[in-house]
Amino acid sequence: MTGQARSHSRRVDGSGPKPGSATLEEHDEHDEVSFRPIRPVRSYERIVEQIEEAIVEGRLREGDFLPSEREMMSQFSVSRSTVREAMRVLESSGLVRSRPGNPNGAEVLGLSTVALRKTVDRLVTGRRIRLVHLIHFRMLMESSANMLAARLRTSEDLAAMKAALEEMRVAMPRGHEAFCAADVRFHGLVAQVSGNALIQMFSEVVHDVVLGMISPAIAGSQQGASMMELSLLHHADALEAIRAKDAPRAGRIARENLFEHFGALLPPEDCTAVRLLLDACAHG
Amino acid sequence: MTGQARSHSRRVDGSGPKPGSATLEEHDEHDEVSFRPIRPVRSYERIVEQIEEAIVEGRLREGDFLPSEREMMSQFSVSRSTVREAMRVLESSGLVRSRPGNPNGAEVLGLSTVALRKTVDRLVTGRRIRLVHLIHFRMLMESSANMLAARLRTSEDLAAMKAALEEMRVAMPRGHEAFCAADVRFHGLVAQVSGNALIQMFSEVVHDVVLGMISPAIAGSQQGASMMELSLLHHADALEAIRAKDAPRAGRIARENLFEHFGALLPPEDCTAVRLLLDACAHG
DNA sequence: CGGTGATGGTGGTCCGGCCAGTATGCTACG
DNA sequence: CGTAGCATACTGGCCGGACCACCATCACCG
Repeated sequence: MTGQARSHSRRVDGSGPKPGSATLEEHDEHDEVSFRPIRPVRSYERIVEQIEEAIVEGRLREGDFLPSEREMMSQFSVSRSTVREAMRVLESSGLVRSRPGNPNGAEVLGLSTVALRKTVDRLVTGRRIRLVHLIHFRMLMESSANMLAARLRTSEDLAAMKAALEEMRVAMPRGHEAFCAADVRFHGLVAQVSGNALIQMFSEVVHDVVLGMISPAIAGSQQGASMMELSLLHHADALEAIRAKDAPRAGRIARENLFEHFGALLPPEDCTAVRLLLDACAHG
Repeated sequence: MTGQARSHSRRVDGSGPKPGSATLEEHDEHDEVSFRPIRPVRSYERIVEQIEEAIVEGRLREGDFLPSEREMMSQFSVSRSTVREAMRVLESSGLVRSRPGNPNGAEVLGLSTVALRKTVDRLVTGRRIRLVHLIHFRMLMESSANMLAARLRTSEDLAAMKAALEEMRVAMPRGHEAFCAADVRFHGLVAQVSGNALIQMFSEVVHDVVLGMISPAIAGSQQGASMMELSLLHHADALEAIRAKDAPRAGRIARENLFEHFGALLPPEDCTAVRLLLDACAHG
């Protein structure tokens, strides 16, 4: 029966020309039918598809457990190797985590951004993205998030953001790392209030990557304390703008604060480039 | 450095006091040493790390070929299953592609955005991101890209962009799909001229996702032709602003064009939300 | 009653094997 | 002499079985 399944899956991709999107063009027999290259369908991929679909559609939720590999191998009627390859893919996407010895099977983690994070990390270590680019991007994300938050915030949101700011304050004496963690939470909250999950996601990832980039430079330096003080003031400013529902100001504060915070870490030419961007935004 | 970054983000939730940045706190021996949870290192992961590092650092370039699985299994001194699991992970990140029967081994594809694309796709099909969010994001990306391109473009860049626009024109009679492909290329070029790889990447991915979302709605409708005409005019506008090095105008045009293009596809309340954003940008 | 060991199941890894596919070179035919 | 066709020697995809370290559970024992 495995043989059947295999030969079947081979035939799937042998499909003919696609008449679907041909409404605009004549079907002249002299015209090329524009075949597209076929990619063999591997059976582990179909397993990935099924499980991924179940997670995305919510049939499998965070905290649920997948069947054990040995049971899946009978449910999917494939070998364990194939199941395992599917698990590796799912795990590398952050959808699932499997621990050895766990009698429950692999745990479902839900949608995550670890793959996204890895992609950006690779680009950074590959020198294709420099700090300016990340800062510029954060300016776009956070100023937008702030503007949206200023428009959309409820009083509960405001209370939560105040609490997050307070957390940053109390985290300050616990060191730079704890402070950064609270900082990430604060921005995450603002992004969440903004209502745009895309901005929230990208913002968080890039924020994280930036911290990973500069933390070695910051760790040893003594400027940590004053920087945290300054950062706290900036965040309070932004929060005040959001409270007052002053969207333009909230956006501008986000950009200026980022510039003040990271300007010193940028090479001079990058610094001026970012400044140009700031001006451009002001006149956009 | 990925390792650094990862362990950094681990510590965030581990929450204990960090001796690393402990210039502010005493190192009391009664203090907890804040052990971190152990994650077993699986051998396939170390293979992934090695190959990934080689690709990121450029020792393996696009078009190169990895050794065959049977040879890797002796080089890494692991079994073939382990090698294969590593290959599955690398393949799901888009770093590598392996075809059955290829005597050269797996092909190196270089850094790619397929993982990113998949992540966003999942969020879209999981209803966590709606069309507004994508459009909003595209406004941010493309207006920024246009502004930067307007400042940084060389005359060669300008010529290339003109050529890309011309390609869109000639692709128009070949149907909506071909036109969209040329459209993506045009925007990709602008993003490339902007010099920010992060914007380029995210912009391209989201553009792609948007096309995937609306193409079923567009395919059948007959408004394709007029929309393409309009789109062509808009792109010509943007290009003219970039030619004139008028950054603010280039940015504004990008936002307005997106609004005009997709406004009709948005639910009314989302439409007004985006309009608010447009105004906010104008006064930011 | 609380610790403790056996136990059954789990994931991680290995092995050896079969199959379908492909690139290459050789052969046989035109 | 050139080319079409075939054999070959690889490749990756998949299988089934096996071993191990690990973990949760629970019956057993002090």
